[in-house]
Formats: sequence, structure tokens, C-alpha cells
Amino acid sequence: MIKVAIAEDHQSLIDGIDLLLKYEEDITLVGTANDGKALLELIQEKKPDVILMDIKMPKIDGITATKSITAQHPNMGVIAFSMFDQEDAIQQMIAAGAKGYLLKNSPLEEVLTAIKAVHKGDTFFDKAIDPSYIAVQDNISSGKSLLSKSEREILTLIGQGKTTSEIAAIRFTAVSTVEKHRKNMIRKLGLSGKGELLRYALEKKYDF
Amino acid sequence: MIKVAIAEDHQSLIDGIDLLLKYEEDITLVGTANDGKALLELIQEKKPDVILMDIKMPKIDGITATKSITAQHPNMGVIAFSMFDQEDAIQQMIAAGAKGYLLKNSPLEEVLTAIKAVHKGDTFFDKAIDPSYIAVQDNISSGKSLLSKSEREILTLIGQGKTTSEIAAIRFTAVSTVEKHRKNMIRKLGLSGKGELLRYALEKKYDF
DNA sequence: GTATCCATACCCATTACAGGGTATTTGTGT
DNA sequence: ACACAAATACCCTGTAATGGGTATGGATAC
Repeated sequence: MIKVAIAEDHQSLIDGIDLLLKYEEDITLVGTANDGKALLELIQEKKPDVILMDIKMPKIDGITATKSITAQHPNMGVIAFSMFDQEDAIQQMIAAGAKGYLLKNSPLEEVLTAIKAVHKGDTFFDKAIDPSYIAVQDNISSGKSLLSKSEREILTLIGQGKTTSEIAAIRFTAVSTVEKHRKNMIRKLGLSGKGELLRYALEKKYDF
Repeated sequence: MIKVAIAEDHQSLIDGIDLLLKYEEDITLVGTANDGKALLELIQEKKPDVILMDIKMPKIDGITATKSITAQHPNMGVIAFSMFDQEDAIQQMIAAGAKGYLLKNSPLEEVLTAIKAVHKGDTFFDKAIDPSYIAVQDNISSGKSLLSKSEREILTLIGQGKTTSEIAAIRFTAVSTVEKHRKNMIRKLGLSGKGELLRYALEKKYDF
């Protein structure tokens, strides 16, 4: 019996998947969450074998949640279930530890196939995904990014509307340190002008 | 027997709805489309009674498709089925002739209720929608919105990264006039703090 | 006529952010 | 060891955005 959890902000889609799973004798849906935070709480209790994970969700996004889950529960299989078919999205989910990636544009039945494959220890990728996006897994583990860890963290906080002094308080640094990080990011990203960093933070969050 | 068509770019959601409708003896799904254009072709042939209409779709969006359908087939009931819960989206779909509006965040079962209600000649609106968005139907024809025409235009330019002085030059007004518009928007939208207007402009960019 | 909103334009003040740097220490790779 | 990036912290400057107002004229509704 495969225990499955679903994280997806659109309840209607969860309900559809629920209908699909209802007649699968070897799969049981043990819980659902409409945001990343609720999911993390749910899995502590329900201990699912496989998790169907949306990317774009309130509170904690799917990539972040996947990282957390695969770190704490390496035996739980995470399958991304997303509208995003871009390379960056796919690579980030794989880097986060996802064992599968399904597109919402594909038939719902694929979900069953993916769940069974991932539970068996295999990986499963939607046929509509360009295989080259998956093949570059070797580069993913190096996790290289244009921005440093601190820069990415600050960018996230900027996207949340925090002022530089608020960010400094959150990170226990001087305001000038945060400003320097901002300048570094602006330089690296080739931006210029007031508000461009905020624009970048907001437009790139889900712009894979 | 209610003939239903679905326009939705996410096939997985269509499949979920299909599963739901399968056991409804008085409803039959006569066709599905993954974009607005395919839908318009489909309905010429299949003549559905009720159409479940996504808003954000490739080729022809749901609002445009709804306008076209209600103009040519005033007896077909269109139900919006969308992630967008904002007043503007709702009012635009209603103005386009939709007889119902469902949110994807809501349980899938609502679809059944809405189809039956609209087929009966009633309207049906998701309980999660603020009633004031629906109640102001009389104002819809005038296209009333929280923000004035000038304000919306300026907000768009803000979202494009234009500075206040750039916007002033574009609109042939003083900088102070644009600033005043900004203040009015901030007040109306209940925002506060630097960058919040830009955040609002960007976060609503895909929404309405 | 009054009230309200929109549009235009101005006054003042504060500050957050960008732009230009400087410096030191630590960490990492070769 | 050297080179480079990251992290931390500071200096200075300029200005765009917000926050608090003022005022006038036009349009609309009652």
C-alpha cells in the first residue's frame, strides 16, 4: 500500500486526483495540503511514501519544501506536479531531490504511473519534458548559481517587501552589509535603477 | 441531459472533472479544449448547453472566448473556472456574459452544482467570492474599478519600471501630478512603505 | 446648490535605495 | 602560496518614493 500526500493550492485539482486514486487498491491518499507549510506539518504525522508536489504554492514553495523533505526524509519520494516545463524549474526540483516531474498539461493518469515508479525506487519524468533537461543532472549537484547563498536569501526577503534595515535585523548584520549585498546582486544581474532589484525578485520568483 | 464542454489548458484538471462527471446521469461531457480557439471550433459542432471556461488560456483567453460565445449563442451558459479571485477578473467575465464563476481553490464538487444551476437558468458564484464583486453588476457595464483610468495607466507604467518623472514625461503632466496619483492609489489600496506600489503592480500583473 | 471624485499642480519632510567607492577577514580552489 | 569570491562593515552622494498636506477646476450625482 503506497501512502500518498498531495501539496497543491488548487483544491479542485486535488479532488480530481482523489477521484483517480480512489479506485487504486494499492494506493491510499493519506493527506492533502494547500500550501507548503501545511504539507511539512502533514508529513510529520502521516509519513507518506510518495508526495505529489506543486511548485507555485503559498507560504513555502514546492522547491523549498522538497529540499526540506528530502533532507529529513530521504526515503520519501517527491514528484513535482507543475505547469512549469522550463529547464530551470525542472533542474531546481531535481536538485531539491525530486524523483519525478509531471506536467499539468498531461493526462491525469500519468500520476498513477509516476507514483508507482517512484515508489519502486525509479525516477519518472513526463514524456513532454525535453530529455536534455533531465540529462544534465550531473551539473545540478554542484548547485552553481550566479548569486551566493546569502544573496539569494536577501533577494527572497526583498521580494517579501522587507526594507534593508528589516533584512539587517533578520540576519543580525549591519544595514551596510545588506546594502553591499544588494549592490553585488545589482552588479551581477546587470540591473540599474530604483526598484529594479525588487522587480527582479518578484518577476523571477516563478519565471523559470 | 446537460451537454457540457470544458476549456482548460491543464489536461490533468480536465481529466479530474471528467472523472467527476462520469457518474452524473444527467450530465454528459461532449468535448474538451486546451485553448480558446479549439473551444470555439468545438462548440460549433457539439453545441453544449454549459461551458466550463478557464480564463488564462493559450490562443484566445477565456474572457474573449466568452464574449464571442454569448454573442453567437446566447443560450449557452458559460461558467468561469479560474484561479483568479480578483474583482476585475470576476467583473470582466460577468460583463462578457458568464453566468457563473468558480474558483479552482474550491472543492471540485462545486462544478456539479454550478452546471445544474446555470443550466436551469440561474447564476452560480463560488461562495469564496466577495459578494460585492457580484453585486455591483450594474456598474460592470461602465467598467467601474477601484482605481481610475489614469491610475490604472500609471500603475501599468510603474510595473514596467518607469520612474515617476518618466511617467510624467509620457503623460505630459507634472511629476507632482504623478506623485499625487501614486498617493491616491496607495491610499485606495491600503498600502504603505517604499516599493509597495511596485510590488502591487507586479503581483497583480498576471492577475487583474 | 452641495458633495464627491478625478485630474492637475504645488508645498514640505523623511528615508530607502542606488551608485560610487574603501577595507578586512574568511573560505575555497588551484 | 596565490587568486578570487563571499561576508562583513564602513565612507560619501544623489534622488526617487513615500507621507503629510494645500489648492483649483471640471465632471457627475443628488
